[in-house]
Amino acid sequence: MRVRFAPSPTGFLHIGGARTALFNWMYARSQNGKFILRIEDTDLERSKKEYLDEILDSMQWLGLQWDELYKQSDRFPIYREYAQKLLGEDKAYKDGEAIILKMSAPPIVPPLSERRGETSPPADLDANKAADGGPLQIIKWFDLIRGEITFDASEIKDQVLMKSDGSPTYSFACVVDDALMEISCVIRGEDHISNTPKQLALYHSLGFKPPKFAHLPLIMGEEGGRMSKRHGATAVTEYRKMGFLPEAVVNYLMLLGWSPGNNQEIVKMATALKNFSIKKINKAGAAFSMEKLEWINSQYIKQTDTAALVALLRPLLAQRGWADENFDSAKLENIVNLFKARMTTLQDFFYWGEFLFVDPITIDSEARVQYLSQDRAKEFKLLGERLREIPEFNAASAESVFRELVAKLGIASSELVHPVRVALTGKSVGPGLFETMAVLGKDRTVKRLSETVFHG
RNA sequence: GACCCCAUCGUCUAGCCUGGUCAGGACACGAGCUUUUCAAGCUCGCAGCGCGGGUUCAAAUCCCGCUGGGGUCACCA
Repeated sequence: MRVRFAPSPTGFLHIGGARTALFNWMYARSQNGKFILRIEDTDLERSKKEYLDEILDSMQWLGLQWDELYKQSDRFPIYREYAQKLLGEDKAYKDGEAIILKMSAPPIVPPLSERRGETSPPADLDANKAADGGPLQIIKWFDLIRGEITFDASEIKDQVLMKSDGSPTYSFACVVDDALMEISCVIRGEDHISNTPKQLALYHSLGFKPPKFAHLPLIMGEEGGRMSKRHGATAVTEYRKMGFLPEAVVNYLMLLGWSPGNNQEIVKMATALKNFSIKKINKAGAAFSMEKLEWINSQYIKQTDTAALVALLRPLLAQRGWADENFDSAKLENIVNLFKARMTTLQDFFYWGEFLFVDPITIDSEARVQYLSQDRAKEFKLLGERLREIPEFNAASAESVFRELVAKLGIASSELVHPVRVALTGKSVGPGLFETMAVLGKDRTVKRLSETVFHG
């Protein structure tokens, strides 16, 4: 069993392409087959090395490792050879330098494959008569996802095989390669359905046995239309930059048009592979939902080891100049644990954690107005003094000192909790105050309390 | 426009093949619990078979039509 993903390096890998790649990859991995990556760079003008690099990089980031890699630009002599063969057999003709397939050449034999155990009876071309009694040639195939799809062969025009510049056209290179690479099932986007009858005609003319076909529904934008850059990110690399984990992106993508069937949303890849079946892929297009992706990502962050998150965060921390490679791992883990439950993406860490890396802190203006307007200098001073004397500074000891003071002053704890949080973190919301103090450390906590300025 | 494909809560989906379980789950949304805040977590709730015809004792499920959505109509891939 062999499948392929065939991107064209005329742009980066977008989220729809990633899903096509994912389904191919999952099918191969679940069937013990081979996953081939074929770069369709026949358009010399538009293909760019930087796009190729970005595609390969995105694939690797997503964990979609390929077993074989081909570039069509390395295979031009092969396409030329087959075009010559068709020319020699009078199945194609020349128009200037271009080589064109005669579509008057069929009979076309409809390829058939199976779905849910049932086999369509082989179509008898002679039996297909048009209303006027003339022959009606039908091209049809049994799509693994959609069932039988039928086209009228007479509507298909002669096709260019080799362009005037000597490069092959998409369909020609695609058919030659899928045949020579012994692809057993072509899994691709629905936008290729109307290419399929042309390609089937090509298989026939070349004397190749066609593969099975499975046409995936398309991913649509949040508002239902075509997915576009205007309405959110389309490139896989953008999701990486936004702080999504590849496992979460993959998990979300597989749920778009497919379901493991047991009411599970967070799916381990091993489970997904065990339950994977092309037949269970949906026929209808699915709207992309950033919100659900974010929820899945937050779930993955929660279940990822803190040490692993630290490893992912370190380079980003270094990039910002917040912490170099010498920054203590245990400390970093404590910090990550403080925010883990409230991170939707990796990037959220920098929003929540800023006060731990940047000095002096920036105090949110609204938080200042709301909590630092009333003068609490006296209480802050007392609190600072008492915290300073704690021999073993941690969340529990800080809390008991805090509670004692509040009781002694006869004020509600919330009257002091909120101003202190703003003083320490610059924000009016965040993790528990005493956990925050513990992670900040005694010295910085005391220092920030003493340096707080109140505006009345 | 022509051709092709598709249609279950706002969204992603289970159920459809092999008609008969209050149409199940998740995101989002709402309420409550928890609580020093905001999240997280837990509990509960809101919400759907596009419409019209058939077939049948019985239709989300099978058939037809309509409507709606999507895709393709290149010497781009």
